[in-house]
Amino acid sequence: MTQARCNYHHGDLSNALITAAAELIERDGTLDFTMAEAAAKAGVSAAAPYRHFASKEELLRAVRDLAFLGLDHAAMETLEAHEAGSLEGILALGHTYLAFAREKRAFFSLMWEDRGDSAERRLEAQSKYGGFGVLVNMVQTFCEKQGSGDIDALYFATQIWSLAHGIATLEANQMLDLFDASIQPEHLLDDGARTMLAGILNPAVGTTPKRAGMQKRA
Amino acid sequence: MTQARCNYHHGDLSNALITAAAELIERDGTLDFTMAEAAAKAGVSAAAPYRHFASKEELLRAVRDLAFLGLDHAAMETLEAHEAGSLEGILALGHTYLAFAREKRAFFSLMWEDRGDSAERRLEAQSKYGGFGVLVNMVQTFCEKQGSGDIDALYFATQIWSLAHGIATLEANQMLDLFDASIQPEHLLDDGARTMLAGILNPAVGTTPKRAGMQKRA
DNA sequence: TCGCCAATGTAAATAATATTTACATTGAAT
DNA sequence: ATTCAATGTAAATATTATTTACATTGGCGA
Repeated sequence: MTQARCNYHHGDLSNALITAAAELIERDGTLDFTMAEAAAKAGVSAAAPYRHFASKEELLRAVRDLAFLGLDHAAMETLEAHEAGSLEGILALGHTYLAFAREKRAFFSLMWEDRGDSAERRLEAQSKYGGFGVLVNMVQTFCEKQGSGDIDALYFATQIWSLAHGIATLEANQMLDLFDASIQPEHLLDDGARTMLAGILNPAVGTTPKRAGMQKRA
Repeated sequence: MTQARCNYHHGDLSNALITAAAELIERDGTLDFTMAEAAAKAGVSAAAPYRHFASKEELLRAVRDLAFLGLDHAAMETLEAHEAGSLEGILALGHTYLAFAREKRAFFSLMWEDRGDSAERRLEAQSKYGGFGVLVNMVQTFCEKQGSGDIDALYFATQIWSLAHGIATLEANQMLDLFDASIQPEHLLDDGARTMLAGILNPAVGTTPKRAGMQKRA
């Protein structure tokens, strides 16, 4: 059932192909492996993949889902390694994000490239993305601990995620050190996240006009 | 000289191809035009492009440069439309960035996709990217006006750019409204930028340990 | 148990493109 | 006027994705 001893019928080709593709991407650092390569790596003919994926695009979408799982996993690990709702934990989660982007470059960009998938496909993938939920919880707990439990953690987590994402992307494009080679991505993120969190707990006066939407919604 | 009346020699094929490619990208919203299409649009044979670009990748790199110019241009316009060093101007620049990402989706992603170009090529492209410089100046002037002229504007501009970039990217991937459809990209950015700027002028106490690198370098 | 079938594989086309090759044209400098 | 380097063209090539027509097989109902 698991591993057929005779060949012809592979038994789990779909997953084998996803894995093969992921390995080729990892090896080459690009997405331009060929279907034939992936098939060969899984031990089948070049046409076989099409019994499981309508196109290379679809295989790539499956690999992307795997990448999201990987990021989720890293987030969970980070979560468990730190005290709930600690500033330290939030920053560590950011570092995990930057490290993932750096170490799994090709996968990270695959995750955010436009693969023209259907709205349903996207929704499904998104609903599985738990990494962001981890951040939301951390921010929520952080605020509660600081006595500001009525803050809209989802909103601020989104802001912090955006910052982390931007830093990761710009770093990948060597744009962060455009005019200053000494800028450190993690420092930039730590610093920004701290400022944001401080801003939440202690809304700035003077410089800040309207601040609608900062409080938790009903 | 500009427009040869006889054909055969086009006169300015290189640019014509870049324009043709840009138009095809604009029209289809994707990068998968064919070299033959672009060539036809420029009125030449399918092989002609290779006298000017070694590969489709290289043509795409040229289009990317054009996209950067477009963003620069938008930034300049925004700069001129607002008072120097005003908070309003900084926020408007952010809106320009988000609008560009939204309206020139395909170009925006082309700008940040890995096209595997050489370090020199990238340096050259980067050095031309003036949009970021506009932001740096705005932040610098803003700080001076607020009496904090010794702040490292480059550092904080990078932080704000990162935030804007992350928001733009996540929005393009429909990730911003993952759990809350009411989140508005521009609001998120305005809010974050305000918090950051407030944080600069009035460094938070209590929540913020080490803050190395926040002051202007010597 | 036997025979059928849907699922899954295979080898051999197809098709779409990028890219190369061998040859043509042309404007400009000598 | 001649020649050459640059620039074009048409006709290969090469590489892949994808399809087609046929093969194998495991499981399921009779």
